[in-house]
Amino acid sequence: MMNLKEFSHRIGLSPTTVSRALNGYPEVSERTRRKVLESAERLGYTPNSRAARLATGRAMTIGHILPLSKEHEMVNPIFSDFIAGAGEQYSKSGYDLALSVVRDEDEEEAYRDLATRGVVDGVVIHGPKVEDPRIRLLGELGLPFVVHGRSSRVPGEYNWVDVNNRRAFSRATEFLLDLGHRRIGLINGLDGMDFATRRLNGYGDALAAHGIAGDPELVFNGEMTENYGFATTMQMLASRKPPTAILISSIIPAMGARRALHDLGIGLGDEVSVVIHDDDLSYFRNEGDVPIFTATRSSVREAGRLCADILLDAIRGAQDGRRHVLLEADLTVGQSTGPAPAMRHLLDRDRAEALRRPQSLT
Amino acid sequence: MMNLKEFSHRIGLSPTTVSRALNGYPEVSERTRRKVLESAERLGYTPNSRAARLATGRAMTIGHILPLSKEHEMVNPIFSDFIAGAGEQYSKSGYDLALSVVRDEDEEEAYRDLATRGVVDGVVIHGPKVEDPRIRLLGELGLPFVVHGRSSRVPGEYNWVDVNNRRAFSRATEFLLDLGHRRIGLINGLDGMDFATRRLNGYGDALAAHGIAGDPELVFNGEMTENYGFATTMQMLASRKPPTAILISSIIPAMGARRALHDLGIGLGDEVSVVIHDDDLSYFRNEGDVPIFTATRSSVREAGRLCADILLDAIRGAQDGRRHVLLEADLTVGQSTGPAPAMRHLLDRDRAEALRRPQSLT
DNA sequence: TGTGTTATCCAAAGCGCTTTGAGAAACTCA
DNA sequence: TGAGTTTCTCAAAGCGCTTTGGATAACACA
Repeated sequence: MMNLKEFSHRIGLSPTTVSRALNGYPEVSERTRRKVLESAERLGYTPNSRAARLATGRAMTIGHILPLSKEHEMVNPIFSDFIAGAGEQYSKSGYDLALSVVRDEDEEEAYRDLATRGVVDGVVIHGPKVEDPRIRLLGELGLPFVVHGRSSRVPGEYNWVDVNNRRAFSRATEFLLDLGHRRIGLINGLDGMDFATRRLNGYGDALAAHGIAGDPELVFNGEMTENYGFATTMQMLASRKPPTAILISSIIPAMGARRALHDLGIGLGDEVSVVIHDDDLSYFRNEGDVPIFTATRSSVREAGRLCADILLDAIRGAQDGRRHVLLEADLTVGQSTGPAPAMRHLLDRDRAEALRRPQSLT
Repeated sequence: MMNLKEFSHRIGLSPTTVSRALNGYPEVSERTRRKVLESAERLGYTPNSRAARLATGRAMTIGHILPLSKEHEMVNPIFSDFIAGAGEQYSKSGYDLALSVVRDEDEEEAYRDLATRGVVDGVVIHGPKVEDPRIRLLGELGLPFVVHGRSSRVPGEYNWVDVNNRRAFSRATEFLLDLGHRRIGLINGLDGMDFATRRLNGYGDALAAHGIAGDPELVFNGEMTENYGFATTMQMLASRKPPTAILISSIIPAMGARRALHDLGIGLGDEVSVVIHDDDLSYFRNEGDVPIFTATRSSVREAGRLCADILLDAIRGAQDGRRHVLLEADLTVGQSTGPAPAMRHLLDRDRAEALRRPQSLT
C-alpha cells in the first residue's frame, strides 16, 4: 500500500501539493490537480483514511445505534429502509456509516462511547420516547445529532424529522367515523414511544370531536410484530363488544390482523375495516391499482434521506439554527375499508364458533 | 477532551505505562493497571480511537456492504436480523461495524474502496451469486472476509457460513410428495443467487427421485417481496394446471401467497399446501403451538453471529485454514400443509369467478 | 532592471496514540 | 553486600496524513 510520501515522490511533487490537489484547495493549479488525480488513478494511490481522520480531527462517519428491544430482541423492521435512505446520502458526501448494535439498556452508554472515542461526527437518534434522555445527553456531549421522530416532553430545540402522526391518525379515524364506524380499535406501538403517543392523541381527537368516549379495551401497545397484530385482533374480536374497524400502526402487525380476520371468517373491508400506517417498506409495498390497505403513508426511506441531509449540514456548520421537517402522511383509500355494517351481521354462527377456540396473547 | 499526555501527567505516570495498562500488556503491574483504569473512569478519559487506529494500523472495524437491488431498490429484509447477530459479536470484541449502502452496480468498487482506504479490517459478503466476482476480488486485495452463503462456481477455499439449502428444499419437497402432491410450485429468490440455485436443485432432486419431471411454469425467480409472492401464486393458480402445493423461499412472499389464496377462496393447508423457508426474522415469527407455516427453519441471526466469530478469528490470525459452517434447516410441520386434494375440488364456482379478475405481475 | 504581485510549491510541525529499546527500581540469592 | 533477575517505567520514534508559514518561480509594470 503506497503512502503519500512515496506517491508524491514518484510523481515529482511534494506531499503538501499532492494533499492540496486531492482535497480541492485553491492553492494548486488546475493543471497540477488534474495531473495528480490522474496519476493517483494510474498508480492506484488512495489516501489512508485513518491518517486523514487523525490529522483533520474529523471522523467522516455518522453513527447509528440499533437497540435490540429487551422484550423480543427485535430489530425494528423499518430500520433497514431508513438506513438505506440515509446511507445513500452519506455516500454522496463521502461519509461512512457506523452501526452499533446494543441491548436496549446499554444504549445511552453506547452514545457516550461513540462520542468520547471520537469515531463519529454525529449521530441519528431512532425511536425517541416521549421523554427521551438521549437528547439531553447528546447536547451535553456536544455531538451533533438529528432525531428521527420527536420527544414531546423534552424542552429545547434540536434537529428532527417526523411524520405528522397526530394529524395522520386523526384523519384516519375521522375517515372511519365518516363511514359510520363507532367502535374503532387501535393497535399501536410500544407504550412510551413518542410516535405511539401522538397517534393515540390523533385517534382520541377525532373520537372526541364526534362525542365518542374512547374505550381502553380497544387500545393496544406492543412491539409491532405479525403475531402482535394477530393476537390483539383476535382479542378484540373475541370481546363482548368487538370493533367494526381497526387502526394499525404498521403494515407488519396488519398482516397478523388480516390472518386473524381470515381465521375467524370475517371479511376485511366489509365486516371489519382496517386502516394502517404504511412506512412504504421496500419489501412490503401496499400497492396496486387500488391499494390493499387504506393507509396513511410516509416513506421511511425518505425520512432517512432528510435526516442525513440535516445532520450533514449541521456537522459542516452550514446551519444557522436547528432544523425540523414535519412530513404529512396523506390518506389513501384502499380495499380494506367500507361502511360500518350493522353489528348483528357479525354475530353469525361461524364466527361464534371460531371465537370459542382459545387464543393466547404472546 | 483529555488526551493521553494530559491524563498520564495528571495521574503521575508516563504515557507509555498508561497505554500499556489500558491495553492489557503484561509489563505493567496489576496494581498500577487497576489504578489507571479507575482514574480513567473517574477523570473521564477515553483513548481517541482515530489515533489508536493510525498507530496500530488496525481499523477495529468490520465492513458490510448493503446493495440496493436495481429492480426495486430493495433492502434485503433478512439484513437487519443478520446485522443484529453479527453486531452483537463485534461489540463484544471491541469492533465497530461500518455499513456502506451502494447501488448494485457499484458494489465491487465499494469493496475495493473500503480496502484501500483502510477503514476496515475485514468484510462480510452478503447474498453471493452462483459465480461471485467479489470473492476473487477480496482475495486479491488481501482483505479478510467471510461469505454468508457460498458461491458454487468459485474455486478455492474461503470462509463461509451457509444453510444446507439443497437438503432443506429436497426435504421439504419430499414431505409434500409424501402427502401425495405431484404438482409443486417453487417461489424462489432471484435467478443467479447461489442459494436460489441450491434450493432449486434440492427441489429438483426430490422430484426426480420420484420420477416427476419438473415443470418450468411452476418455478419463479424474483425479489422476495410480498407482492411477488402474491403475483406468482395468482399466476400459478390461474394456470390450466395449477399446483396443489407451493414451496416459498421466505416468509415475506409467503404472506403474499396467503393473500392470494385468500382472495381466491382457496383453503391454505387443505386445498393448497405451502412450505416455506423461515429465516426466523424477529418481527415475523412463524410460531405458535402448531406453527402457521410448515417450514424449514434456520436463524439468520445465528448465521450473523457465526460469520462474525469466524471473521474476527481470521483477522486476529487465530485461524489455521479457512472455516466453513453448514447449518441444517430442519423441517417443522405447521398448519399450512395437508394431503393433496383431488384436483377437481379446486375447480368450484367461486374460484373460477375470482380467476376472471385481471391480475398483474408487478 | 528592479519592485511588487501572483501562482506554485515545499519543509516541518503537528494530530494522539502505540511500541521499541533502555534505564531505574525492586527484589532475590549467595 | 553486591551481582544477577525481575518488575516496572520512560523518552523518543513512528503511524500517514493535513496544514502553517514560508520560499521560490513566474509574471507584470514602471
